[in-house]
Amino acid sequence: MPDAFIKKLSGHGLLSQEDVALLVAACGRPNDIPAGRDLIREGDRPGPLFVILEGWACRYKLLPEGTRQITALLMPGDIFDLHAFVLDRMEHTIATLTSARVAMIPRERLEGLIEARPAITRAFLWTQLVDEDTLRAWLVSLGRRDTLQRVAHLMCELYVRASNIGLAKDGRLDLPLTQIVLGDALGLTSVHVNRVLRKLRMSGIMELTAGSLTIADLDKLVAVAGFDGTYLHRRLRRAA
Amino acid sequence: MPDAFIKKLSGHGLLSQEDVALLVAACGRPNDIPAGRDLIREGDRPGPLFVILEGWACRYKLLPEGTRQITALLMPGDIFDLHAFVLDRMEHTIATLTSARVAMIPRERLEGLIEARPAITRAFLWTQLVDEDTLRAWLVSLGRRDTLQRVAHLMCELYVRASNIGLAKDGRLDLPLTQIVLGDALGLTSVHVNRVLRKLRMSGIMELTAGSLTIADLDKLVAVAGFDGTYLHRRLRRAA
DNA sequence: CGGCCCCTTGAGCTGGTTCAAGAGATGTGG
DNA sequence: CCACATCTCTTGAACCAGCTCAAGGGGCCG
Repeated sequence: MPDAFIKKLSGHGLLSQEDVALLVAACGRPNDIPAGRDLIREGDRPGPLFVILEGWACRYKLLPEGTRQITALLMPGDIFDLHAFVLDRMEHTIATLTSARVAMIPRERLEGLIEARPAITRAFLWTQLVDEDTLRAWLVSLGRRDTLQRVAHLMCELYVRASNIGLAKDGRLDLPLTQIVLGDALGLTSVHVNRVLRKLRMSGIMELTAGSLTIADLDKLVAVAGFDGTYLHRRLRRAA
Repeated sequence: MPDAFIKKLSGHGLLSQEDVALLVAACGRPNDIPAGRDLIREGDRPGPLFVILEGWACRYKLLPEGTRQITALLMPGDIFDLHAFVLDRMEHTIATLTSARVAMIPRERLEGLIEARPAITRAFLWTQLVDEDTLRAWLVSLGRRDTLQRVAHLMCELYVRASNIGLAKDGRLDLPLTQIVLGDALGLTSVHVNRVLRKLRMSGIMELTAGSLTIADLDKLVAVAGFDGTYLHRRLRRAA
């Protein structure tokens, strides 16, 4: 059932089938959550570990001026929040962007697994480090890429990540994110996101309409973005 | 000798004196390294763990256009790179910004420690998570703060971090970073960094000259920055 | 049917960049 | 010990990428 989760976990080859089975078993019954719901709030004491099984979520921080910055987009298979283990307070909020199905692994259960299964510890460290590399790639985008490169780069990233869990192929991907959300992730206004998307559409590179991304020319998109996906530490799979 | 390192490690109260002693013992003889030297290069296979004992370094990524984005500023006591454990390739370069003294913990040695000492594993995970929160704070700055807030925010962060390892007090801190480096960290041009610093100086909030930061009015600086240092997971200590 | 989002586009503005030039500072070699 | 090269800091002037403000249209839900 939690297909993407398993794909994600086993994709890096760090876990045995047994480990994966243990993890899946540790998840309680999944919760169905509507769009726009906060799962964890800034200032909360860390709780269980969450796994997204379906749908999209994001990690964000609200500023006093009322603007917001999204610091991560989470898709099926993504895990949060390991912080639970060590830190005292959450520094950010996590919310669903679409309706989503989310599983939780209770903290005690997880600690048990980690103690008993070094491979699982290692796999968590791995995802943690990959997430961090992703975060750094975003920082580079916001700091040094213009908005065309920036949008293109994010689309490349999302396409690769979705491909890895079997949610994208042949240049197509369901991407139910509003331009407002994209703007908050990219440090732009939604107005400008709209203009950039138009430019990409006009030049026949890709099109994002009605919650669906269609990449007409992946090579060109990669070139525009200056995308080098090694930070995701996964090959881009050929269409399965 | 590696004073800041010990302060950093024991500061969060996760390690016993014994653990700290083990870690210090694991460091080989420190290396003295001149300014502007790469310690780890993008694409390298991960090697030992580094600890900065003196001086400043940074993590950065070079773009094809020749611009660079610094993704972390490293000061004494800071550790890198845990990536060694799990990832195959380094995604970025680490270089000294000033002459620096750096210790290394060989990989095998570290693995041994981690196996034998759960508290050490936990402490490393802690630093890892704090670094990640810091990275997110930077992302928020680049995405949603104007340049005045951005510069002020970074100064607040550096001041708190330096205070925690005993390198700053009474609003003073040695900060031997060029405006070019600051620009690369903040996603700005050095020209604009210069103008922002002038504005902060003119308004009597802080002054950065000749490698030395003097904060005249910390409250005002914090207010301008919208700084909330909880992401560093340390109280700001009163001057010791 | 009405209200609420979101998308889309236009027009004008502005924060930060680019380009340029001079002034210290520091280091190096003759 | 001076001459020269290199690097950073500083400031001015012009430009432009992305923002703000505004308005209209479409889709979806109650």
